[in-house]
Amino acid sequence: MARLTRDLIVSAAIDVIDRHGYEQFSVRKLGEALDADPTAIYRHFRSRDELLRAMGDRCLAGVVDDLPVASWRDCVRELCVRIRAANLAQPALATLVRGAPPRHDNELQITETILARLRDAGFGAEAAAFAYHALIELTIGSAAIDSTMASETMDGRTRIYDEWRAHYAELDATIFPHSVELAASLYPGTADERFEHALDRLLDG
Amino acid sequence: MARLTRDLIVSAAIDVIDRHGYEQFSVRKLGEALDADPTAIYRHFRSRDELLRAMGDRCLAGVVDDLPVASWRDCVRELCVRIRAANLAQPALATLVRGAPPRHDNELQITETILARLRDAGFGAEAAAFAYHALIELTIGSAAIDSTMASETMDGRTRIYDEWRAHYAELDATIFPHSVELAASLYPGTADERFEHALDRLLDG
DNA sequence: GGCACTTGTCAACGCTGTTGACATTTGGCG
DNA sequence: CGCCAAATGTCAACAGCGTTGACAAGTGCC
Repeated sequence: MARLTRDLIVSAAIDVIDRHGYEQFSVRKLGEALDADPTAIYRHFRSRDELLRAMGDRCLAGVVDDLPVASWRDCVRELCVRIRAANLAQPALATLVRGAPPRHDNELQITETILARLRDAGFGAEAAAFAYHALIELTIGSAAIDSTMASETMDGRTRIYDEWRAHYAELDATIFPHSVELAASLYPGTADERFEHALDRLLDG
Repeated sequence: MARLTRDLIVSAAIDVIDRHGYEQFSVRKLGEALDADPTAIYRHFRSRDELLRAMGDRCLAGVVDDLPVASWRDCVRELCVRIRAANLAQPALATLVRGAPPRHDNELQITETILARLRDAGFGAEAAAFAYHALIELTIGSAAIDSTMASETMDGRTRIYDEWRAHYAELDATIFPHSVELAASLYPGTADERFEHALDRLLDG
């Protein structure tokens, strides 16, 4: 028999999420996508949670490959952008991986790469450690905030952003004068651009 | 009638989470805690999601009170520190709040306050919007990362950090040279200090 | 062939969020 | 007061969920 394997299931599961969104994901839908009985999945994963963790691991693969050999700043910047992208690809799964006790290989490689570039750039031990934590926190934070929008299409995002700006613009100007005034300026550009802007300011500091 | 109000429901719901954990929370359990029919909640909240968001906003109550009237930088800094502390106090609910843009009372006041201080400091419309997003992303990100540790005691945290440092120190030095070298420097000080350091560097930028 | 083992299938359990119909209480108004 | 409308509470029910246990079908090995 052996039609199903862990890798096959993980691929199909990520495919389901990509197509129908994370909230729509369920073991039953996954079974349908695999054209197999939903409970067959439990022959390969102890629980839905274990499957989700495996999906999270899959998403982190390849983040440190082929980084530009340019300046330390460009390299670290690119790495942070990729980490955020990987987190955004599967937001709920990324949080699961982050909380897991055993630190995974990909995570270790990311840490090593960032530290190496910072040290090469002349950062001292303390300074490199602080900079590393600051970069990771901003990166993960940006991903966490933007994760809700990640499942939307491009048109859907701009539409939602427009709704938010409209909502801000319609607030009581006597209570929220600055929010009303700056409503049109909020959520400027894409979320990616906002993150990279923040990242640049942090790298400035 | 009117036994139930939004505030009453939110309080009871947070109480349920505090006592039994976030995963155990359900509309039916909440109804039981309120000694009322679970579906009565739907007379006050359109959906479970709306209730959860209201619970998240409740946790942010009072963060803008009595802010120092010092420089814009100190004021914004203090506000970010408080937001992070509020998020860490209820790690489960923090996940819900960070997903959506601020549309609730407390969230709106936070946004307004930050924008006001930035504008007073001479930031242009675009610059203020970008700075606002950068600050929030770092703050929420730090809270997201540290939330797993928030439930630990002070001793427990230092012990876990020590374990992590030991784990890094025992890595293969040929593969992770910088991680091994900087193992003792990682996770410097408390999580609060790390966040405030990052915040200062971002404010520098 | 026969046996052990893995894997797929099916029905079922208890749980979930949510809805619509119905009953009850409340508040305003003559 | 009585009356009506709105708001709120109650109940049964729906569709869906993750998961389990019993059973069937296929696979590899002696």
